[in-house]
Amino acid sequence: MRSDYSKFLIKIMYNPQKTEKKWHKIWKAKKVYESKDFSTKPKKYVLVEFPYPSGAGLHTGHLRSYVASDVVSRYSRAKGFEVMYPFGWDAFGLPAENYALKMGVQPQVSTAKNIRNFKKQVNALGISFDWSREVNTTDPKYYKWTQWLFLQFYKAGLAYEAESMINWCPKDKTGLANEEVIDGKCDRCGTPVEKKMLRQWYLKITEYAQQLIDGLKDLDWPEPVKVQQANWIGRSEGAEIEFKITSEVGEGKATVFTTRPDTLYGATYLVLAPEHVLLEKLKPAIQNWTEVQKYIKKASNKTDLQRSALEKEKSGAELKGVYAINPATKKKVSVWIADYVLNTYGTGAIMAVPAHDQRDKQFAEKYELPIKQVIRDEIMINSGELNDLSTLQAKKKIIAKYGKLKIQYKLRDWVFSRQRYWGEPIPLIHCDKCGIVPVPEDQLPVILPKVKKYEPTGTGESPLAAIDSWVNVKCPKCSGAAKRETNTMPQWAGSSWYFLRYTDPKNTKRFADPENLKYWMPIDVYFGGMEHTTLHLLYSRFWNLFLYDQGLVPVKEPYTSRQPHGIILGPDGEKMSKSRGNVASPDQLVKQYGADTTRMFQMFLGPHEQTVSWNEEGIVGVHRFLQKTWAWVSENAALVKKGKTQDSSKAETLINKLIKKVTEDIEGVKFNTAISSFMEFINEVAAEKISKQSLQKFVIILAPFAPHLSEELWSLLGGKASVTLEAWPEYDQSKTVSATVQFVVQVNGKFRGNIEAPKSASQKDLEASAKALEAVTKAIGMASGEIKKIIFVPGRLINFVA
RNA sequence: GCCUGGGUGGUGGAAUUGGUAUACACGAGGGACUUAAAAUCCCUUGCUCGUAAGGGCUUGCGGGUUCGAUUCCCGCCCCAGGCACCA
Repeated sequence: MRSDYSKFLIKIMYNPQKTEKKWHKIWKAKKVYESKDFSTKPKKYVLVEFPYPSGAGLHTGHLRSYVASDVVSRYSRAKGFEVMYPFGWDAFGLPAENYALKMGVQPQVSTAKNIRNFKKQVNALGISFDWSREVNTTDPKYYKWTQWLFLQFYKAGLAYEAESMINWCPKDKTGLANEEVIDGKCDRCGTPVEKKMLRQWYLKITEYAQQLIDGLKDLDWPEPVKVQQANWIGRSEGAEIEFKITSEVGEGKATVFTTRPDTLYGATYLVLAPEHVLLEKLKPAIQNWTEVQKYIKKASNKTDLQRSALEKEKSGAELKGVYAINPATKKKVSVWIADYVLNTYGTGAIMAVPAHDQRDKQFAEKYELPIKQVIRDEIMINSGELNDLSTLQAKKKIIAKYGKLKIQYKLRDWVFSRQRYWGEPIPLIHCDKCGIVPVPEDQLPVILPKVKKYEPTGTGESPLAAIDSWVNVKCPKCSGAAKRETNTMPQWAGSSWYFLRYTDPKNTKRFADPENLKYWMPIDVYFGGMEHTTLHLLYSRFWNLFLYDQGLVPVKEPYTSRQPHGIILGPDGEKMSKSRGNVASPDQLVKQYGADTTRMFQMFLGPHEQTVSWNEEGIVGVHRFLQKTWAWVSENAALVKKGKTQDSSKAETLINKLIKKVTEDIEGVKFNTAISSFMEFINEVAAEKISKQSLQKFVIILAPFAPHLSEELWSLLGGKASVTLEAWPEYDQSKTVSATVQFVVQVNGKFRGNIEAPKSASQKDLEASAKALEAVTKAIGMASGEIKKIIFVPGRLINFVA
């Protein structure tokens, strides 16, 4: 029998808008979400990526990880942890500056406004952030320490200046890191990236390539994320082999990198990258220099995108008059330049083995170069002393005799300067006499000057270079005339260490007190997007590793576990973007249905880590559930008040089952099924008698998902203060299953009926009654007619094989 | 091309170590209440043959193992994300 909610609902419809505001005030006044340093409780550091406060405000992508991390935070508090769940603003960078330019205001102004709006939206959702630890990367009190940390890199020799070809976005008019180039295009605006020779600051992330790979091993991260990051770092083991270069004019040498030293006997020509430094030296020996020069020029004009265009035909030019000696065969081979060899990887030179490499083969076929097979069925042939060896043995032998072992990484050093206004000034001073001089610590922060005009110049110079009064300073060392570094840091700077600042956000003496760091680090669970795997997640691990080596942080790895959320697609199944016009904002939903419904619907969409399409049609289902919940609890709260009530045995099973399921699902980040279980519970418990204790338990476990409604229900049940402060209920395992179960009866593995019996029933107990089922006798008759075998699974099924 | 995920009703998605496939929710259809609508409540809802009783089929496709396969094995196809002339 079902209880009829309809009359009841009309009387006391739950009004989320009113209730939610009320609780926001109470939470704030009672500081229920503020975390204490050095609490005696075990700590839990729950982190969600802090946002760039965009003008468009909160979107559903944010919602996904904010709500998920909020559930985990609330759950963890109830589980007895001292939970730190902080928030802040990653407000420097290109998007913020471009937005300000578009609005025709100062970035300081638009950023402050956007933050206010964002904060309002986040609070409207009832996310339990600890605002006492709020950080803002554009606050001088914060970026003082970003600059200080940069100087530690500089002093350790890990920040260096170099003039080289870098990725340049012609639209944003700034250099970009390798990680910011996606498909040959600017990560921010999608403009094809060009190459430009520029003086730039670099951070030596390559120094940590191996440690960054090694550190992944013990992390509790999803395997695909680890794999993706490891692939980006791109370790490969191989050998460097030296080739002698000869010509009529003179001799030289070229070193190649190969992962297949075993194929050395098959190396029938050599290829250099068009930018290879050796070319200048070889110039006098090259008989067709004009032709070669033409090719070099052509190659340099190509963008990365053009150069690596899919199935592009190979091209190159022979260096006539120049030869290399294959160290194994001692034979003269021709030397070429070709843009399929990259100057930035390995030594910028390869030995070409066309018989065993697809690219070399294409090239050899085009230019009619010799192709020599040296391996058949994994065994060496045509290879002199290597013949009949396995490829592995051959590799070892070649390395020992002709080369040396070499580990190569795809990772490049991090281009760390930007030619834009809205970023942390790099705290260095250029002095003609003393060279580069760090700004003394007591003069930090180097404040970003307020200026009217901050458009990018496009010349490769930062807009700051035009501010004479700011640029010209005295050298801290010799007091002579000197100039400030005018480039700013990339937007990834502030986010590379913000998680450390949260542990001690107001410290003016240090970036964070060692004791605070020791208490809170590492982060126990980190929520965020998949798109940061090879950006923020890599950069911040690098910073933390470096700081660990400097003795400044207590742990090597900052993020113990990582929970990436799936991408949210628009209702059209396309990736959400402003240009497609399919971006959803939660504001309207909060207004119409309330925060609790919006939060729960978001989680109900599908598994947290999976890509989901944002389709608002289903939201009414969650809304109905919460209304039913309201009606059910308040109806029973009234009964409870009148006198003592007991759980019916079914209700007792249901509540224990629910606590178990919800606990396990939160631990497993499976919110969608947790919510399904709540719905099932409400559907099934409606007609049952329920005790006050069970009602309270129910409200406590609902609170992480629907905190506002739960608070209201909690007071209705006579609870004091906040449901947030209540301990997570335990469940009784023995009461999570009912006494009898439905046994499945099968014939030849096919379902034929059910028998209800005690869970502990034996085969003997069931056999006769199962056999007696009409469907069973019939099915046995249709088969062989006799029972050959009986399979019995305790508590589950009985299967007759006929 | 390489590396990851993933393919289950009209839709989003469930399913313990191999044990009733399609939980939960949306949508749709029918009904109740209402002057009416909204809201709410009840029933039906994988496909298919059949008036019905009842039967057959079904987790991308094709095989295999098993009493029994969405789950394990082999071979394909398709979709999404990442990388991409990385030697």
